[in-house]
Order: sequence, then structure tokens, then C-alpha cells
Amino acid sequence: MGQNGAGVNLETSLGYLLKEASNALRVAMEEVLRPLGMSVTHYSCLELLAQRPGLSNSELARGAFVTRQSMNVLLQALERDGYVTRPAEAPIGKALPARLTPRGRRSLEKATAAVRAVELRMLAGMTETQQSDASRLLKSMIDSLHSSDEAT
Amino acid sequence: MGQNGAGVNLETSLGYLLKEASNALRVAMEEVLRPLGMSVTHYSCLELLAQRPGLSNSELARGAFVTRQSMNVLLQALERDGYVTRPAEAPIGKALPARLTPRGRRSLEKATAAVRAVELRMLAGMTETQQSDASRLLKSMIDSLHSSDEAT
DNA sequence: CAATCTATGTCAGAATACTGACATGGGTCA
DNA sequence: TGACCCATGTCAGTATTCTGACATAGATTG
Repeated sequence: MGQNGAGVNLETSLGYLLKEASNALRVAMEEVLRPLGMSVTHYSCLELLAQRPGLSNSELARGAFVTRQSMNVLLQALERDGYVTRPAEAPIGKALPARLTPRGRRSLEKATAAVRAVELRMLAGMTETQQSDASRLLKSMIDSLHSSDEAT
Repeated sequence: MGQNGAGVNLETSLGYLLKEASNALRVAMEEVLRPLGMSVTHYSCLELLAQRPGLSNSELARGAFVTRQSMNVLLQALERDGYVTRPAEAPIGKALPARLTPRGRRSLEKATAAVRAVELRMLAGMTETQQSDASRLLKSMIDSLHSSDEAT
């Protein structure tokens, strides 16, 4: 049915290809994170905190591409389970800087290794030049998409 | 807080960049589809049917990167509202070939134009050569990620 | 031919993310 | 200074998607 493989227009669409690649990456990440009892958003939050300690809930949300409400639910769970700590009062404004606990750092280790392996697998067959080409092209697309949002 | 812009490692990760680009595209599509009362999955389903009439529920699900259960919910709503038709009985197997109604085709028109405009905006600033480069690189990543799934 | 395997459609419940709303802290500016 | 605007944290309800499960149709295989 639907003679699959007969690309009509979707195969030539960079937008569709982008979604396909992103989906393949997400599926691959879920696959390796599931045995560790971790979702992609869960991992993203921990990785962000490892690389930029003190990020606030809203900043983590933007970094993980979810709403701050969703991230808040996750952060509260992570705090309750001892992976993350936040001060009771904000040092400035209302933003509460979050930090990984030793336990959080420990739980992140295996996940980071697993995700790095996935990324390496994705990059297999690409030269360093091609990788930086891809990086530049993706950044161009991101910039173009963002530029007209501001023009409100 | 978190001195944004100080890329530590995420900015150099192609995986993160891929997710960022895909997210920017999704947000931009939601923006133009919302006035039309259409979600991205909703649009994807209609566009797939326009380009490949007769696709089954499961095939549409794979094409839109959701589960067949999710697509089934959507398809039932689309059928109820007269955008899509499916035969009462499967001509072969259990797969029910879906087709757009004239109403479905009509509702897709504006959406297609809007989405095409978004994609053109995304591609602004890229030469044709760069676009085919991007296409090739994305396909390489997709292939690499899929290849080891089969090795189960 | 019978058993097994794979793919499909569908129902039900759980998990996840989102929209809406409110109060608060801080910066802007007239 | 006071009014306004923006960002943040958080609560509540809604929506969407996913996981689990079951029955069925066709293909495969012994």
C-alpha cells in the first residue's frame, strides 16, 4: 500500500529531512536512556546543569526545548529524589539557581557516555569538514527561522 | 544567571544543534498553522495523504513520526469531520487506505502555502549547493542512526 | 496443512507536555 | 517616585502522545 519509497515531494524537503533526522536521534537516545530510567528531557536537564551550574528553571526549559511549567514538574521530582538542589530563596529576582548533587552527577555519567556513543554513531561516515559544514548549515537555518519571530 | 551565550559543549554538539533546528522549525510551523486551526501532526497527515493517496493509518503514523495509536485518534477525528474517508472494509489485510475528501484538500491548500513559506524562510541565505549538501548530510545521519537498530 | 511470525486497527489507561492564570521581583522611563 | 513592562516560579486543568493489550489478516516455514 502506498508504494513506499516512491518519494514524491517529502524526500526532497529539507524540512521533512530535518524532522526525520531529529526523530531518529530522539528514538536512538530514548533507546539507550530507557535502561537507565531516564527520559530525553530528564537527561537534557542534568546535562545542562553539569555544563552550566546555576541555571534557573526557565533557562533549563529553554535549553531543553520545553515550557518552564514542564521543566518545573521535572525539577521538583529531581529535587525530591536528591539529584538536584535549589536554594529556598532566590539570591536575586525570583530565579532559583539549580545545581547537581553528587548523586545527580553520578547518575549523569552513564547517560552522558551512552548519548555520546549515539552521537558518534550518527556522525560515523562524516569527515570533520562535513561535520563543521553541517553545523554551519544548521545554524543558518536556526537563525533564519528566528529572525522573523522578532519582527513582530 | 548562567551567563547565556557562553557555549560550553552544547553549542559544538551536532545532536543539540539538530534538535534546536528541528524545534525552531516546529515552532515556526505551529505559528502559521495555529490560525488555520491545525497542528503539525494534523498538517503532516493531510500532506502525506495529498502526496500519497491511499496510505494506511500505520503508514501515516510512520510518516508523521508518531505512533499508530496517536495517528488513529487523529484520523478518526478527521474522518468524523469530513476531511478524510476510509472504506468500511479493508480491500486487503487489515489496512484501510485513507483518502482526502474535497473538503480535506481545500483545507490543506492554505496550510501547504503557509508551511512552504516557512521552509523558504528557513532556506533563505543558503545556496542551492548548500541545500543539497545539507540534504546529503542529514540523510547520512539518518542512515547511520538506523543502521544499528536493525542489528538487534 | 498447521504453527508461527509479522503487521495492522483499535480500545483503555498512564505519562508527558502544554495553555491559562496568578503573584512577585526587577528594570525602564516619563 | 510611580506606573508600566517583562521575566520568573508555581498551581491547576487540558490536550496530546505514548505504552500495554487484544483480536485479526496475511506471509512464512516446518
